Amino acid sequence: MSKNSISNSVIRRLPRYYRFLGELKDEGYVRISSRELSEKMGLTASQIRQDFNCFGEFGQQGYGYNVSALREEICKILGLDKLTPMILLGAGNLGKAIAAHLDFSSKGFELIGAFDVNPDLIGKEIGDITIKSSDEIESFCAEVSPVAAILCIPTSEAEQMTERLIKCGIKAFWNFTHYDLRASHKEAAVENVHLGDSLTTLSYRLNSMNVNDQ
Amino acid sequence: MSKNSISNSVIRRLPRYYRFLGELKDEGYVRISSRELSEKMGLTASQIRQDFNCFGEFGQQGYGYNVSALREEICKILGLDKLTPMILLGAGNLGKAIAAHLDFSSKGFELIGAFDVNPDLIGKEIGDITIKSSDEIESFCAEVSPVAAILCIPTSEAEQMTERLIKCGIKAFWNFTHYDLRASHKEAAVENVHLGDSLTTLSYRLNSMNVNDQ
DNA sequence: TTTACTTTGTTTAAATCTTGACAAAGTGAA
DNA sequence: TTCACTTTGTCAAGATTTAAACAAAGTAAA
Repeated sequence: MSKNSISNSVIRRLPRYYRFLGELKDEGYVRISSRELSEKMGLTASQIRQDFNCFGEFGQQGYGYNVSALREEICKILGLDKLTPMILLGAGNLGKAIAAHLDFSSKGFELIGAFDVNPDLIGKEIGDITIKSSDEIESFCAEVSPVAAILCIPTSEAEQMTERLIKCGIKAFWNFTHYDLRASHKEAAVENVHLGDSLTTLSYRLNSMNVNDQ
Repeated sequence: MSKNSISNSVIRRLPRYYRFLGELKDEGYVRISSRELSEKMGLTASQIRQDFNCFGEFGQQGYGYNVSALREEICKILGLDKLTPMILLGAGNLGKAIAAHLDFSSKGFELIGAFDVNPDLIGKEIGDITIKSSDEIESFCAEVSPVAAILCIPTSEAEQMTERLIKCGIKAFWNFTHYDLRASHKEAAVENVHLGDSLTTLSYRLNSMNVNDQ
């Protein structure tokens, strides 16, 4: 159990720690100090020790951290030691690509269904999943009880779909639409992606860089 | 010119302001106060006034902000009033989907080229762009001078490709690989997406929600 | 064992970000 | 014009996040 509530800043850094520890393990590292890890990751050693200490005392003075043990701990903290069943809503370009591109099982999820309203897509396959009609969402959920959902539908349909999925028992949303899921629906976990905003941010950075010449 | 250096927190909020102001304009709003906008966006009015004030005094006491004028200002601040030529590296599932799914021109970019090493993809089309061999990157850049790049290649090739593109004059990277572009290459603007980390974060949120029952 | 060194966990300080408060400026109706 | 009201821009307090500092604990070699 966590010492206190974990800040958002720490949570955002955890997946990166997990990735780096995996790489270190593969490279044969058995132990690592916060100082050495800080150099590899471009953080301060102090921050790393603070972050790890949110969850308990995993290190040992004069020694550092055991790479495998620490990685296993973070794995459990992130909930990656179990597979949460997940469905995809909207199997267009982006939905299909995300379903095909990502390794869900290493991120704690298992993709078990995909839905779309487009008759041209229904019946087609993504990996080993057959795209179903959105009409079947309720019956599918009643039968298989997925817990998480990816939203790759048009923004205009996002609010309605969210309500519908919450009624079906969905507890986590990975949201690629522009609909703002954060304020509403506190009963569910939400992660917004907003690719458009991300690209817009790049535009700002590029242009302000040119102006200030730094 | 900016009053001072703009904090990252503010920059991250700007695209969302821009989106909301666009919607308000479409709905016929001529003016809006920070209080009313704060209610719509789920922020504090104070934060909104602070944020807008980073760039100059756009409001008027007793009146509020002119929706169109403010939107235009943010448009300029974000650099959306010009189109930066951009190329796509890696035209696999994800690259293709991103190229097809996003409206680049409203985010300050224009996609003018796509490259891949896979012979099966070379020659195929994404929208009105023909996928070229990665061998042609240098000659293409010499001729057309793109300024921004989307990285949808395998992580293992990201470092090398980045070096190569910087030599070709690329000044902005939208990075979908896990390669860590932030520390290196300060001469270029970088925006990392890291979809895997985003999904991992969702796993944490879902699981800690269940544990704490809140 | 002793000694010199390493490194954590934690405390304290600094920096950053967010919120509350309010004077100054403007609106709009009488 | 006057007056009651609205709303900004800004200052200062509060909260959060990051970094520095260091005692306590352990390592490792003699």
